Amino acid sequence: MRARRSFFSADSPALAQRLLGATLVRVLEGGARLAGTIVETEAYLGPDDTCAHSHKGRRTARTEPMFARPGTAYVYFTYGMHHCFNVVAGEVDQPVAVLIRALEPTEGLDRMHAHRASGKRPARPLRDTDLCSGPAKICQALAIDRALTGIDLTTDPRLFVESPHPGPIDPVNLVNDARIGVGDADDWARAPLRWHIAGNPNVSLVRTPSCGATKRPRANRE
DNA sequence: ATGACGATTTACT
DNA sequence: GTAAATCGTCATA
Repeated sequence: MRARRSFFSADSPALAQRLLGATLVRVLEGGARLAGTIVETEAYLGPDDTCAHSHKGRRTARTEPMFARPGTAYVYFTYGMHHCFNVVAGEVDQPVAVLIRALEPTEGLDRMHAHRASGKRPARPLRDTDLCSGPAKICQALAIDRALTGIDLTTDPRLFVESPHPGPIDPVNLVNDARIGVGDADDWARAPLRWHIAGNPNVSLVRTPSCGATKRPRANRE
């Protein structure tokens, strides 16, 4: 069932956990449906959060969607070549969001392979678990770019969320650790605001308990 | 107008 | 492990 406003109306850590096990659906022009189960998320907390685009309340053309209603899409372009997709949480004028970091692909895998391979030299075929194992990979596989930033995920036919089915993931099956790619400069950067489904092979990175180093998931290598 | 820098991915030593 | 790719965004002037 398509998630409605109330599903998104929560603080970002709560929504980050609630989104795990839900399905992200992208409908292309022409009607092709691409989808995957959300298996990894990160919460960004607004003006106080030094790692958030909305740090210090920064409100610009790029971050404007973060200030909109919960259930709004926030898509940004970075490193000159990648897009990342967020789901806006909280309430209007509260710039908090959840970064979708990894999916387990479930529908339209052929199309995802084509999107991920386009514009590259003939490399060996990607494994399904590498299709959406990172925030920019998701956007490439599902053809999500800035044209979709600011849209309402509760009504837009092109992109939406289906509630976790059969139900929310049991918290005991979630791993909670520090966000990726934000450095470790302060307590915000080290805060445990990332969640993923334990043992899922589609997750972007895993941290080894002993040294805290990040590595590709075991099932992703070889 | 200019310059520094990414909520990343990939390939290569 | 390290480095390159590549350009929109934002702060500074």
